[in-house]
Amino acid sequence: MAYWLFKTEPQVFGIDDLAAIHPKSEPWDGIRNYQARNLLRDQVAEGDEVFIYHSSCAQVGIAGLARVASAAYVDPDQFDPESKYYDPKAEQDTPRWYRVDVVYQRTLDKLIPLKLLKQQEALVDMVLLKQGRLSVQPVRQEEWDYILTHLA
DNA sequence: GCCAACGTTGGC
DNA sequence: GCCAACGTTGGC
Repeated sequence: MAYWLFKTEPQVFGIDDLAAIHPKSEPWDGIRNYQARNLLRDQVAEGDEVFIYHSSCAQVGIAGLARVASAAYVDPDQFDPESKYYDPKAEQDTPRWYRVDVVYQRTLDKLIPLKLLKQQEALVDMVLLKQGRLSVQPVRQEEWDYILTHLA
């Protein structure tokens, strides 16, 4: 079992939206970055645990927990000219983009701010702090445990 | 294959 | 809204 951090803009779809549809799962769509795509397609597995991270908003940080509810599958939006995620270069037999489904697990009592994460000596190697722009990123077991034990 | 131009992400 | 980081595109 592995741990991940998924970014989302809460004004578009945040932890509250995920909670509202629980116990239904939500397709985590719109991943259009190759590094994130490769992680999704090749490494994210059903049952993995996920930090839901709110970005581009007033309160930036880890807002809650979710669980991966499906292995990666082809994101149909890439073939839909009406979709904002349409990719004219994607072919049916050689899809470019994938997505997984996630299901709500819980909302943290208090969002863990990015600022607080940055202050932790134990977290200096977190992908989030080293490579800010990746929208699907691995979290090491010890980072996961540290965050939930000391910061949540 | 290099690299400049350009576009996007995302914190502030 | 600004700007740094960085991914992608396209000319050569």
